[in-house]
Amino acid sequence: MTEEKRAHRPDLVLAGVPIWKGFLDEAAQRALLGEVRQVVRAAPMFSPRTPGGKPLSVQMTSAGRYGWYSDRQGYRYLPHHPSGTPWPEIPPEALDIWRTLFPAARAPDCCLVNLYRDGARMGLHQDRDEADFSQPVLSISLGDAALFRIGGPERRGPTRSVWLESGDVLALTGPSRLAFHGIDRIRFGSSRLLAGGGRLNLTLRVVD
DNA sequence: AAGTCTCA
DNA sequence: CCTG
Repeated sequence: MTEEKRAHRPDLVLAGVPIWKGFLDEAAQRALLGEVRQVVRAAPMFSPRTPGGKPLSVQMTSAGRYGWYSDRQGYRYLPHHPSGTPWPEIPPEALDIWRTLFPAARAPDCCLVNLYRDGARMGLHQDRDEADFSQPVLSISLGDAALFRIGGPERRGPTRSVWLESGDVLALTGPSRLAFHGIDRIRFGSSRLLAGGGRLNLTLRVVD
């Protein structure tokens, strides 16, 4: 982690979303990546489907008390990996970032891990499967750059875009907690953090 | 329903 | 080709 005072002043606020560019230096990124590999070892990535049966282009897994899941039954949080094994612990390096940026928030009980390989995207959506919208959602980017799009609390409405790079952190918090957001494009191979390319995104949140 | 396609 |  870089200097603590940076943590309290985002480098950029886009549509109410605070963004800390380069919050994690390369050493911190590698340390966190090592912890994420442990998570994936214990809870392998899977490919969720929309309730309509269409596969998402991202692969995902989770850590913590809950993990996000979707299939024809709908979007929800599960207390176990779909294989039945428990979700592993939330990476301590990610918890540190949460505590630094949101010392007054409740402890996160889920760390969703999304893997974007070449061509993966995430359509505009809200994070609204949690019980308490007063708690932030914290996003950490690792690996290839991604074009992030952020709008307002309603699906129709203007959006802004920003490239997120490895080590960047942002938060959906306060008035932007229910903002529609998504990933339009991955600049595949733009980072050498992940062997073979791709982007990992960690999102910490309070589920219940 | 977090997808995907089309068009201007 | 890119953006919305």
